[in-house]
Amino acid sequence: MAYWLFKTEPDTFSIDDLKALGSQGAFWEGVRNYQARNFLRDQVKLADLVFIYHSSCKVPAIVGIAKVIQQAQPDPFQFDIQSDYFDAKSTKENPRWYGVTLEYVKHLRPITLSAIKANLEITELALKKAGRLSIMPVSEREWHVLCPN
DNA sequence: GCCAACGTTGGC
DNA sequence: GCCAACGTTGGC
Repeated sequence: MAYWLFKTEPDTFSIDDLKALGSQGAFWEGVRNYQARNFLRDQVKLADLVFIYHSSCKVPAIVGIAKVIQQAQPDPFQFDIQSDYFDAKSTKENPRWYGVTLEYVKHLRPITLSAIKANLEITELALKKAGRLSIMPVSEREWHVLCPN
């Protein structure tokens, strides 16, 4: 089992929105970055655990945990000409973009970006560098540093 | 709202 | 295939 961190803008889709969907979970659509896509398509597996991180908001922070309940599927919005996520270069035979489905697990007391940056135990997490990656791996060790239970 | 960092696009 | 221009992300 692997660990991940997914970013979301809470004004668009927050952990509370995820919680409200209950056991049906939420399809994580709209990832349009190749590195993030590769993680989603190739490495994110059923039952992996995911930190939900709120970005572009007052206090950027890890706010809770979700789990993967369905592995990668083509993101249907890439075929929807009405959607902001439409991609004219993607075909059904060879889709470019994928998403997974997440189910809410629990809230955490927010682990703020400033606390993560200040934590000397955290050295690998891509969030620490000024990266803009929206899906990133978290090592098992660093997961447990951030979330001791 | 500003702007630095970085990914993507497109001309050559 | 290089790289400048451009667009987007996301912290502050």
